[in-house]
Amino acid sequence: MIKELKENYGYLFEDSLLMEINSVGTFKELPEGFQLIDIGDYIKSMPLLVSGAVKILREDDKGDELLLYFIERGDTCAMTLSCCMGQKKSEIRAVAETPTKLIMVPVEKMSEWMGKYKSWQNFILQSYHDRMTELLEAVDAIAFLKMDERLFKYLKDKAMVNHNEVIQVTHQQIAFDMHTSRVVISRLLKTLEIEGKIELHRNSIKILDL
Amino acid sequence: MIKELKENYGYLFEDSLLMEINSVGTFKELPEGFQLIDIGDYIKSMPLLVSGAVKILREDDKGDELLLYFIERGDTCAMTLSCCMGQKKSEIRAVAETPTKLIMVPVEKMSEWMGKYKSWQNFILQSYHDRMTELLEAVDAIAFLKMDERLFKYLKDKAMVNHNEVIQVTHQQIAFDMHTSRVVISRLLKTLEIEGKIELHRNSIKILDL
DNA sequence: CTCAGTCAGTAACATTAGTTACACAGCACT
DNA sequence: AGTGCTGTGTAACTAATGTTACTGACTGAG
Repeated sequence: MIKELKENYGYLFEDSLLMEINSVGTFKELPEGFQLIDIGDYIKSMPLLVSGAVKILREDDKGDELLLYFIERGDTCAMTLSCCMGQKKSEIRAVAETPTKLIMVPVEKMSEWMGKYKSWQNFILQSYHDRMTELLEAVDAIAFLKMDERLFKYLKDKAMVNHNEVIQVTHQQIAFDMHTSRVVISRLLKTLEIEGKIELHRNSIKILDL
Repeated sequence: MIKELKENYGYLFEDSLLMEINSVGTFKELPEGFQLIDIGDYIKSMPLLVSGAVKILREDDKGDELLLYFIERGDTCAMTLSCCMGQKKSEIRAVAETPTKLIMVPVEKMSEWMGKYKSWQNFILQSYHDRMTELLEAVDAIAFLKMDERLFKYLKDKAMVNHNEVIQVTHQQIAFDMHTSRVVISRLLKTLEIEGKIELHRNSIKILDL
């Protein structure tokens, strides 16, 4: 695990902190689609992403979902942080978007290291800021963009975290993530294809205009 | 200023921290409508609210606005925090919703106190969590609610921070905050009145069903 | 190959929200 | 009272999004 730590967090943390993480953290590999956190869960440990990507979703009472943003290598889940702190329930759901490797750190350590390591403190605050910024971007997309623009942004974001201009996804799955209906997505995708921005295939979409 | 501090933050911070805040902070009174922070501003000090309320707005490139949430007594602006840290520009606009009293603290202190006072650390993290939660609520409203529900929620929230079931506002102002058009708001307000949930007057609305 | 299940395309329609245009009411000022 | 400005009500229309219903194409299991 120490190898992964140095590679992904070596530039952020001093050796002593890396050693601490190494001694209390547990390394995990998640398959695609694995659900790390559900809404209402109490969080006992926080994830440090080593590789892969995790998507963060919001859900309302009626079970309608909405994709908020992705978390990647070098990130952590800020929601998790605050949830641990106050022993609060998670407000979001986290699902592995791709096969993902991460290190789980017990929450008690988070607070302890805050006082002990300046670099950890910066990491946590920076993480909060990044997540906040991504949330604002999500708000922008929902509030200011029309469906076709949102859809294209979604496709590009998804291609980005998958490091591949071809994404494996069905229209129905997109509809879930964007909280709309499959028919709407099919319609708009077809338009995007006619505009030459994407290529449609069964179970996959190629983004041309990345 | 020490009186305001003790009243509003005494239960949070130990005396030594209160004294520090007192010695480096400046007390300010803002009139309604005063703009504390604009998008793109570099932040040099962070606000601790003593009384009143501040509304936090998001704006896109085309100048379209959207109300995100309100900040009240005992709160601070988490966006400010993260902006100071990284010397980044503000992503949001902050405008006094009511006449507001607050204490401005230089940003260098924020970081210094993080290591020095556990209570300050908790306050900052709690603040991030609260703001995150409010942002999520805003997302919920935009993504999952229909206009009429969003409007009624807006009216109730506004009545709440104004401590008054009668709010002074024009249809046009609501339209700005909710990023829609005046005609749409007028139409929906009329429906809400017919449903017996509100009473419409020139320049003011009374919320009956609080 | 056949069958069942999943996935995608499309039409027709319903609903919601945004736009344009105009009438008129309330209020301040003269 | 007359003038002008701001705020509100409403109709008629357009545009965007959501819904229902049906078609056929593709795929994997047997």
